[in-house]
Amino acid sequence: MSDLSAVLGAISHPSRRAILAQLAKGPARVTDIAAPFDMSLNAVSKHLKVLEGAGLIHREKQGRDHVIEFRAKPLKQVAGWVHEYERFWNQHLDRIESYFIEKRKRR
Amino acid sequence: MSDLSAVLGAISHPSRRAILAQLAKGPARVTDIAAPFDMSLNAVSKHLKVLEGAGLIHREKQGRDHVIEFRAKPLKQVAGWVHEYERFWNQHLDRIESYFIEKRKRR
DNA sequence: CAAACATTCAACCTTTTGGTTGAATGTTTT
DNA sequence: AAAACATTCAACCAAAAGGTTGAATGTTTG
Repeated sequence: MSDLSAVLGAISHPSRRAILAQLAKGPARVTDIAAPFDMSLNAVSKHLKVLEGAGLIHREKQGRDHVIEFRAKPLKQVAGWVHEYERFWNQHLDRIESYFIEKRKRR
Repeated sequence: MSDLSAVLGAISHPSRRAILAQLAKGPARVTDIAAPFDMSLNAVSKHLKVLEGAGLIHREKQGRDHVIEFRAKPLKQVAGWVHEYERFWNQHLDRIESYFIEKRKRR
């Protein structure tokens, strides 16, 4: 049920992007995920909850450990949204800026 | 100088995505941008400032009007970031979920 | 020049976010 | 069974986000 706003909100935080980057190398426990950060374990736990809410990670309890794995699917939506605007970042000067270019000509 | 966190933060809000969608059709004044929204003009003005801060719009004063145009370039960075994870959303079951699959086999 | 218009600034309010610490819960190890 | 470990829950806090209203600023129009 990954909502685009939730996904974008989740990846807008650098620590959470860093967490995903780490998880892309393979599943890990919460403590291991937290290790590189200058932040309490609890803070990381909260970030993980945000990522989980966005569907970007999956959690499986294994004894006292929670094993976290990366789930990329929600990023498809992001790619899809951005894709809508891809044409603009080349076509830009031709089409969009024409307004201001015309305006300048008139002065 | 568009910072990825700022860009993602900017597009994480549905109203701001709606504003960009509208601007993709062509430049517009603040009042026109605000018209479709059930929100004060001031609120829209703030959203525009966020988008401007992320480099997603450009503003040109023209008399009493501010003409706003869409700038797509910062979205390149988003596309770039997402691209890093593209391989995962196909390869997913093969590579990432293998951990849990293996785990299940062992039970 | 007065009135209307377009926009922002400033102050305020509420909710959310990102963090902390301390306690609780459950699991493994010795 | 006790100790150590892994994680979350709960309460709290400061700062940021998203909105409001009212006043200020500058531009155009009648």
